[in-house]
Amino acid sequence: MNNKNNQYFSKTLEKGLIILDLFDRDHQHRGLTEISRLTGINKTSTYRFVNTLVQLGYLRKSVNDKSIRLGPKAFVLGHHFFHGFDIFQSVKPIIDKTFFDQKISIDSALLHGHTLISLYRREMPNLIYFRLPVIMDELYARAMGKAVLANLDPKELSAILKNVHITKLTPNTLPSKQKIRKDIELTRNRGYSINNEEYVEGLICIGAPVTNYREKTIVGAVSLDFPTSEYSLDMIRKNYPGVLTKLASEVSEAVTSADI
Amino acid sequence: MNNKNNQYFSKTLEKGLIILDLFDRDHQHRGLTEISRLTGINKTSTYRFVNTLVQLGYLRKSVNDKSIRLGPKAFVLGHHFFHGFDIFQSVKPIIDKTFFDQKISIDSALLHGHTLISLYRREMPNLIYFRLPVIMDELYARAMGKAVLANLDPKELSAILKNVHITKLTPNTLPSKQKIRKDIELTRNRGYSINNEEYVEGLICIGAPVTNYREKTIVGAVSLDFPTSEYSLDMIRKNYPGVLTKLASEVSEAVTSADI
DNA sequence: GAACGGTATTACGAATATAGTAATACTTTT
DNA sequence: AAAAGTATTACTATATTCGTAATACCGTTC
Repeated sequence: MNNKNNQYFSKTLEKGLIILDLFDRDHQHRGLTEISRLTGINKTSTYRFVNTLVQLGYLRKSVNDKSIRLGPKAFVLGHHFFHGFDIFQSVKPIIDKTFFDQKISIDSALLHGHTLISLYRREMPNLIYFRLPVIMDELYARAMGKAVLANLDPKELSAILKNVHITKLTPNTLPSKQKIRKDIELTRNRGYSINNEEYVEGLICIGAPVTNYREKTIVGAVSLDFPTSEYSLDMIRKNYPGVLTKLASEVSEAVTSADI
Repeated sequence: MNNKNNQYFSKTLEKGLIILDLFDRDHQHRGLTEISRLTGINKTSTYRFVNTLVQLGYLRKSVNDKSIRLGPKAFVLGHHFFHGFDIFQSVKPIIDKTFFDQKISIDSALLHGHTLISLYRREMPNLIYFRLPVIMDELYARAMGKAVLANLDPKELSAILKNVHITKLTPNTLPSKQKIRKDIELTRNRGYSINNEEYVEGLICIGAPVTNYREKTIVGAVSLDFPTSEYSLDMIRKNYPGVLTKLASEVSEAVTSADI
């Protein structure tokens, strides 16, 4: 918080970005008052920022109802951010290769603060469909999340667990912090994490952390995802941990040299 | 310009976005001085903005050489902008359908100021590969560009042509403004535009404008793209104008109701 | 068609964030 | 070890933003 109060932090820019951040697939248009309310920015300032963003083409305003949507410039920026993200560029080919070699679904994510950010994903056609969120809070319910948690240092782990609010996503979702801690213990000993239909029914995943070798910090995770219709947990445990750890170490190499 | 000087325009936000806009596939990292020079923002302010963007996670700074790259938050924003852009969402299924029905490569773009912004594209495997730019200035050398130019009102057309700097991309690229005007005339009479290997060798495209029916303005274009190895101009002219104009009118419907 | 409730937009003085110069710290090169 | 480059910090005048409040606009209801 201290950081944000100093002279070398631009509150104005922060507010503008908070406004842009309100728009996504589930919120394709919003009103001015709504934006003001959601961001806590007063109406005049909201008006100024929205006006600015509209003039620059990042947002556009309906002539009829004045509702606000993303503009073409935002679309361009989206493209650029996607293709200009070096970590994505260096991790993608590794995952593609493993995908073609092994013919299994693969997911990857970056740790940012206390959330996982979806990085790149390849899916086999057999995988049940579920719309993956870009930002993931429920670390405790996913293979990648548990892989990260199990390898964080105890202080950080406690900090995350303290703020956790458990949502029972499936019958198998770990129901308490105690169970989560126990599972994390198991994960640590096992060397990789297991998500046995805890996030979506019909889906078993195993996950491993991605490490910045130079800084010795956990920066993300990868997972292999299997439909229960074709794979059993036993099969997976017998055949895939090797693939997973190899993938994790290759990705770790890549992000280490990307200077994450 | 007047607009940008009033009280309801935030110069600070504009500058922050100009900085973010410097990062793309071809510019994955930049230095502070470089950013300051490119944007014309003085070094202290550049420092403040970059610092802000780093703290918010939109940029990240290498510990070693202090070089600046996109951060995870930018990647998320990219995702959101891409999937939250309603025009993309409404145009995509139309193009997908035509693609499956006709088995030909299709491209679409939005007009923003004097440039075309790549919206959505489907390619047949037979198409020669060329990396498409997200932003396109060379309207005169592409089917979509000429389709737009031919349907703009004369004043706007002249404004665009005045600033045009012709680059001879292939032997067939229209070499002068006079030839461009003549071709635009032909395009208008014909009802659709033809790009006969003027942009890339081996590629013939036909294009038609996308119109906002309510506002009666040109808002973009669509094109059908054919490799010369399998299609001749004659074949294309005989068989595909109908497909093209149908597609264009469907897309126009969609963007009209999207209230572009 | 007047009044109402909601939203967006404008006006303006007070509050404060930013600009810009210049000095310092830190790196890399020679 | 000096030089040339880059990044970071200090400091105050100035321009920008804040925030209240007034006004305009739009659609709905009575």
